[in-house]
Amino acid sequence: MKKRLESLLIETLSKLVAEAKLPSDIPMKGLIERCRDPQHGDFATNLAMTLAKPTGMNPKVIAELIIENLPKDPLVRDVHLAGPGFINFFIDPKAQFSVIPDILKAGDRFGHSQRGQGQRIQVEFVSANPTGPLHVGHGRGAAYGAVVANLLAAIGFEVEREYYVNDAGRQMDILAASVWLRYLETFGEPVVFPSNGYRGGYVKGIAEALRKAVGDTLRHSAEAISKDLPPDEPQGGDKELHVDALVLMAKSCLGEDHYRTLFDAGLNSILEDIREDLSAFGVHYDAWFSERSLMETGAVQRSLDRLQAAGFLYQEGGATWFASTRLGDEKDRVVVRENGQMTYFASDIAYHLLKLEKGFDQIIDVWGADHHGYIPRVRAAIEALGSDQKKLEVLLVQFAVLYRGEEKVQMSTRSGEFVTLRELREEVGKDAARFFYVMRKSDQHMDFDLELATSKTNENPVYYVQYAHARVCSVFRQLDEKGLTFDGQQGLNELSLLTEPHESALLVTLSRFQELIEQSALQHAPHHLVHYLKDLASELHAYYNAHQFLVPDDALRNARMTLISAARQVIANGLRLLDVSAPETM
RNA sequence: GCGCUUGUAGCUCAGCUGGAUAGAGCAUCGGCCUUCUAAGCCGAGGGUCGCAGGUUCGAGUCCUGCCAAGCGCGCCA
Repeated sequence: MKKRLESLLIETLSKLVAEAKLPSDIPMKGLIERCRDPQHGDFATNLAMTLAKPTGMNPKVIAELIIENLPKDPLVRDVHLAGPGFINFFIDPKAQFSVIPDILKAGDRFGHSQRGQGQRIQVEFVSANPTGPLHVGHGRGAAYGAVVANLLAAIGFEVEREYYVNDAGRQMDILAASVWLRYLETFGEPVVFPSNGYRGGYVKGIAEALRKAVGDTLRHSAEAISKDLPPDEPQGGDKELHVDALVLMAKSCLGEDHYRTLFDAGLNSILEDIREDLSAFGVHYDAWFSERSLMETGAVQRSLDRLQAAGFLYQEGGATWFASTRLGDEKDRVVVRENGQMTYFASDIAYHLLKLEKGFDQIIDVWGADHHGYIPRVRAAIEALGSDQKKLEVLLVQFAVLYRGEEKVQMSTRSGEFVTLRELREEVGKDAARFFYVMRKSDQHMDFDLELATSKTNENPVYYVQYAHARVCSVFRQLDEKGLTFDGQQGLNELSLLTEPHESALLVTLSRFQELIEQSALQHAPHHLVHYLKDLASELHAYYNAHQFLVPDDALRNARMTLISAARQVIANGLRLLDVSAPETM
């Protein structure tokens, strides 16, 4: 309907321009908006006011000119000039009913569209280092990324979901060293654990599994290992130097093959855990991309060659630098260190080069908000590689702060005392976790109240929406008991009986769903969908309390049940996009 | 110090990218279950949209300056 009005307006404007009653350079999009207040009709345009300035005409005069020239449309009941120059449209009620057969016909696919026209988008999200289990901070990125991907797919984009596995680099080496020490402990070796190592209990589990798999082939004397290491922080040394030396010691003691065995034991175990965890959280990927493969296939070297050829690399202080300041970054960045090692950023340049080469129309990276300073250098890299940096969209997700009622839940990664995503899921359930994570604007700090998420009371928005769905299902189950029947065809024929304000409100809300999905998807803003579902549920609950559905009058009963059946479908569709269940009973 | 983000009801947050009288939930107070699930509904109170300017027919929304909070500013990842 919105589009229909828009085309009416465009037709009118074109005519007026052709007749030289209006200048030709006037905007022709985003003309129509929904009215908040029903007194103002169903739709409105502020066109006359926006034209007042460029034309130098009185907005009311322009509005009248437009109204006079507006073509007749059987679905437009009335057009008013109001306020300082708004043009209000009153839609024929018949037009509002048409959404019901649309919903029932499209079923699970209602709300989907072809807006994306099959354009390819890659959404990369979570991508947490496989050095430990996912924690609640990752959970928000997981829920957000998954829903954004669902939304984009629903409006006709071809979406690929990818996890970037940081299976190379210093942190992974530290994990390997940590596993090694725990492994040695199982033989009773007197190990002194580094203060910068991974202390989580899961490391011991990996070590025990490793011992079962390889026996004592990786065993060395703990005393011999620690003998020549620089002192750790508690001993007045530098914890970074200490742990780096430990990693080197592990590599030299074990040799390349054995070190790889150790390294992969940690990597594979944790990655497997992450996969399972995400899967249980309803998050599924099309691809798991290995950072290590970037080195092995020479992609990193190739991307550096590209930058070199484009004249963006230079040597200084023994390191190789990328001149990102020339493309808007704050300072130039090292890509190859003095010791010859590639930086993480070098891998990331290669990673983005490959993304671009895969031909995506758009690349979306979902990052923790603490990485925002990283955006300019990645954009600079894309630009330097000769691509359009507008193809990259970085979506930032703020961490959630956990509360248990009034009390903040303390978290510390170092000591391993963080709340894992798995624990959260076990405590509040997948549905509540998913719903709560995307309820707030993603780049906004949020408080996640565990007590609220678990409470089975009216305070809990998840249950509120699910309950609306279950209620409709329950009404349908009541038919038999009451000796009544439901005739869907008659319902569709008798929709004009739905004249109560509660019914009109529901119809308007249902007709908004399609554009709401588009808006949520294009703005990468799932919270709009959550708020919509709360609104829809609220209207359904209010309707339920105000009117009886299972009335003796066949025509009215069938019409009302057709309406609530459509509402149920829309709630179910919305919840499925969030990957929250739509229970039939509660 | 510089950069990014945020500041809306007692609390948690929306506010459809500049529109008409700023909304919701919770909390507080008052009502509704012999009738389709009370995990629900109806009503009341509650606001200098951080502060001060500016842009225009119109600003919570845009621009500037302050104030406050968070994050970032490695040859870490």
